[in-house]
Amino acid sequence: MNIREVARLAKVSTATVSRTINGSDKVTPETKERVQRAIEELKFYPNTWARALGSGRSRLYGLIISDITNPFFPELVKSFEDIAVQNGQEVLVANTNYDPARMEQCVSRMLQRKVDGVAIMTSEMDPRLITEFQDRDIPLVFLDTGTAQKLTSNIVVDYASGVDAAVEHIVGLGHTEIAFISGPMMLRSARVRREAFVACLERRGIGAGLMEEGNHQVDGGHGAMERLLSRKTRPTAVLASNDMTAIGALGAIHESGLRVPEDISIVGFDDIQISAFTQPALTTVRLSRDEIARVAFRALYGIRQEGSKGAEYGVPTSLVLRSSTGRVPRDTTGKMREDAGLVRA
Amino acid sequence: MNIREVARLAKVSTATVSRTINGSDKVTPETKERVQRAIEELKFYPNTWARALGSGRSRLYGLIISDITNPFFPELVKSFEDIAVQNGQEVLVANTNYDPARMEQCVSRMLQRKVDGVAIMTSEMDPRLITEFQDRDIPLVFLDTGTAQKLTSNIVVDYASGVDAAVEHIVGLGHTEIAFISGPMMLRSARVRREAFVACLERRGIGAGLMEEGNHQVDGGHGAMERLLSRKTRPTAVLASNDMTAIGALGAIHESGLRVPEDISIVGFDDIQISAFTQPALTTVRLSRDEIARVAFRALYGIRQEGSKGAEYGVPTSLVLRSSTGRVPRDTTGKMREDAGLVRA
DNA sequence: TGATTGTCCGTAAGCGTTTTCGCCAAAACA
DNA sequence: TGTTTTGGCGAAAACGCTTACGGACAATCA
Repeated sequence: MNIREVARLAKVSTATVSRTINGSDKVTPETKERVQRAIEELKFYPNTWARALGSGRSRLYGLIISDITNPFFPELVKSFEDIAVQNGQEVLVANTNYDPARMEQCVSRMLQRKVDGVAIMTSEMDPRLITEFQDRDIPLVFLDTGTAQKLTSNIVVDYASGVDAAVEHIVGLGHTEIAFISGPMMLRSARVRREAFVACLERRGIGAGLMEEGNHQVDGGHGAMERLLSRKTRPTAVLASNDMTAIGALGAIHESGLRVPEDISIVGFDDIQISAFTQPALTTVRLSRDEIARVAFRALYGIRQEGSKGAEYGVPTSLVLRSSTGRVPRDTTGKMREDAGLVRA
Repeated sequence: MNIREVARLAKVSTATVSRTINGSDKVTPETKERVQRAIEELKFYPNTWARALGSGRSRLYGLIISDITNPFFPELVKSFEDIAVQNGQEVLVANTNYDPARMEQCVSRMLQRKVDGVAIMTSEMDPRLITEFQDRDIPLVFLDTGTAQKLTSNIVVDYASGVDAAVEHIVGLGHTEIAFISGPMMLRSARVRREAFVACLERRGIGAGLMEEGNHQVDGGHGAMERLLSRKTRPTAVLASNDMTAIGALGAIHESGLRVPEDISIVGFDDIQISAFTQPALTTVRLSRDEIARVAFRALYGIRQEGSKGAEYGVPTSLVLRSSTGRVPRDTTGKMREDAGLVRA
């Protein structure tokens, strides 16, 4: 079943069939109609590869992420796919599993599939691989890591305003002992979030906050929170570098016999789906994956379509208030902790 | 950059280049070596579509799921991709968003991309669309919905044994008032799970359990649990049709002032990632997505590779014990509920 | 030594599209 | 009526690969 059979049935040339499929050029409505009927009658689906071979465009866009299993990504993937499909394009998703070797493999796969553009949403990225794309004039877009050039764009998330809103909220509730559980410091996005927090406290003249390092996973948040709880001065509010970390912290607090938000307030970051369903529901800084996906696709597709250039795109963050934050407890010393422990025992 | 340039540099014919790329046939090690060097020197990446056009095989497999945002799927996608890539194949993921129209679109996309096989992991599926694949001799594999035929396989999950293990566990803890929150009854998998539960109780001579219908989402579980709590005879243990439902139930119980597992035990189904991190961690029936993905890919790839036939594949379920289940409370009447409420008030 | 076999490799014909020309007929003009 | 313009369409050459076929050559056999 190919374009020739359609042409034969419609009594036109293959060129005309191709033209009506591509909706382009000048084809008489009647001819177009005739061809359409033939296509439907034969249940003809044009072979995308052959189309790509002929036209030099694959209508395929690569989306490289660290790990689809990380709750941050599914929404991103979904939104990206949605908008791509809306524009008649396809998406090739690839997981690097945080592994540089896999990343190299992903790049190779993209190159072989001759994608029309790649969105790179991982933190780790060998610059050598980037040039591999750029040498072939393949548009790129990065999330927070990269710089706008000819055909490559960069999305910069406004972490600062989100962190600022969170701190303002916390401070407004009377908290002064505020801690931060960061992500792994080797990640740029983790560093940026942390720096935003430090800068924010400084700006407000609040002493440097307590710091612990997590790993952007639940277990890291759990461990970091345990360390925070064992300090002489316990924080009354904790900001986490992402929601997974916050969930881990929630668990650690729960196990220690303290309550959220009565004893300690928690703020997350990202607003992943489950954050609305934890006990208590997590107050968090929302980073719209939908927005990121939209911008990323536009950056890639627009370059091809409208011949635009690589650019920087900002995406905002916003505070989502739920139940994990509350007024600072009157007694903020370690004493209360013992009480709480006794109550449970 | 194409195979011809490689051939020129290596001073061989394009056929020889093709042969060494495909690792096949008889090519002298020296020639092969020479070609390899040329490929690396030119950073040549063979054009997959042209390969597909020439060979009639795309090395692409479709994976149709309902919604990547549903926590059940990401692991499935990841495992499927992993094993596909290990075998030198690619995966095209498509979301139907539970929408028949989108499903039709997905099918069309798969057909245009000339995938070598499709794994259909959605519940809703128009039989008319299935034949679209079968007419073109494209291997198919279904999850729990479908029947083995020429080139189409079916994976059947052993829900019964999982439910059985859960009920045995619960009964072993002394519970006799056991409720079940089902999924939407229009879903086959939801019906099967429910039937397994009913049959299991019957087999054990325990009276028909309390039933509520959820929607496999958190809010459905929440609502269903509220209804269960307002009954005259409150259950002491609740099985949920999936983990999302169980998480909703957890929330509702928490809000009512009761505790899990002291007052009510909860068992989920699926063992999605977050279930290990809820408060308390969820006892649940594990359904290995990894296993499903592995079997599904084999079913598709094996048919092509070893010329096998469509078949039925079973995958087991197993009980994961965590903290949401405990011994039946001594006083199981509504009285305790008031107490608990008072304590909280 | 001539015939036979087998190995390695090149030639060239596809695969299913797109797209550049250029042709033809009809419309517009003189 | 003859000439130019135009719009719709067909012929055919790509696109980059795979693969059937066959040729050249060396090794083996009678």
